[in-house]
Amino acid sequence: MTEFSSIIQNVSRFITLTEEEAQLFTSLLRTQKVRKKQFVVQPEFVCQYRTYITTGALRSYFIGNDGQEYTIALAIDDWWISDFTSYINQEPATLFVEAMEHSTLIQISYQNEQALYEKVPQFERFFRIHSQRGAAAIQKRMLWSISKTAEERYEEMQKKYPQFLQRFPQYVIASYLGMTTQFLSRIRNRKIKG
Amino acid sequence: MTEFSSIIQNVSRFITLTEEEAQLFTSLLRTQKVRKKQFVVQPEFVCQYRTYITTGALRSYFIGNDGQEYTIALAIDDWWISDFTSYINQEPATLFVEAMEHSTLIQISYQNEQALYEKVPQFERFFRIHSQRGAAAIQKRMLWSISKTAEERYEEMQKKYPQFLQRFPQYVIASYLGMTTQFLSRIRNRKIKG
DNA sequence: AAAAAAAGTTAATCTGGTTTAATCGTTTTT
DNA sequence: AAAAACGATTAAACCAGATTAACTTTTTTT
Repeated sequence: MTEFSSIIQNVSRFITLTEEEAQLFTSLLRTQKVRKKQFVVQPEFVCQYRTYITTGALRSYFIGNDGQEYTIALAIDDWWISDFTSYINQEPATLFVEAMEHSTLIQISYQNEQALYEKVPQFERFFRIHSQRGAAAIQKRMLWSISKTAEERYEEMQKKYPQFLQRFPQYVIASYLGMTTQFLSRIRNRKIKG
Repeated sequence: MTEFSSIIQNVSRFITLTEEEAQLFTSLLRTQKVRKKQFVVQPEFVCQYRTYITTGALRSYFIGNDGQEYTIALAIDDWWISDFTSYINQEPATLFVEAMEHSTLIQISYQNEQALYEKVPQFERFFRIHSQRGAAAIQKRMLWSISKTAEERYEEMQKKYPQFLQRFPQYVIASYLGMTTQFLSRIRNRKIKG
């Protein structure tokens, strides 16, 4: 039972590791504590790490030319988050990744990830499956962001991720759902009154 | 110079294959000709193949509860297309994948892909990188679909994928860009007149 | 080559969601 | 404990893009 037990469990959903492999893996990781409102990734800087959340809550968002915030992803305990585009291409980020709570993170650097592939090739599989699922999730999200009304999107979130509604402030939820805080507020009110 | 030379080249952007490995790979593929308007994937049926387009043009789309078509992806020569969610989870598809031109395809079945991973583990890497890039592309697309106006989206497409504008009919372009054909028509006209 | 079907255009009307703005909690900072 | 900053609510005015509908052009079928 170490600080890494939860990430090992997360990885073990898709691949099986020997004791030595697991040790090799964790030797390439670093843990990080971040305080609420701290940034893990910022535009212009290259995203150096894949980030796994041991405990806490983070979000990624970008700021459009209009100055508006667009929340891309929400993530809590046992989820991964990054600006993957920046990370995989090792190019400057376009997103912010911000802690919404004091959080404990586990990170792997791009360099160490490449080394990991050499030493424990199984991780090619892990990150393949991980990326495939990520791609599927983003696509599903895009699908409903274009085909559903604001109210339907909110209902879907209530049903599918009720924890998120409690853990993130409403302006973040609104921005994740692609609507203004004012409109979200109206929907919530409409629903209470019937 | 075989029917498979273009897919081998495509794969070789990310991994290096020996002659034997390449042969093993192609032995697990099948080629397929489809006529315009034919479906390669249909809702309710499990998507059996990853599809690479040797020559031709396809699109994937789904039909919302409102009966509207939402185009998810456009793909031409040397691109991959599928309902990846259905394929990777081997669950019923939600998308149509339809040929927009007579096309020549190369496909790998789910079974054969699993066998390929055993025999040529490098493909774990190929499909990892492939999925990562796919995820990044979908995310980029979602980003601009939520943060740009209809006119900006059209301009971006003109700049980035001018070939697509010539190869796909306008109702497909409009649906890909998330607007009605009427509105796309208005934009095009507005731009010609200045 | 005619008929039918599919794709594209134009314009008036309408609407889901934004903008603006004012008010009222509720945290955070000092 | 006061002040400041932040977050949430409410309501009126507004707008980007949808809807409806009538028409033209192009493609496909017979």
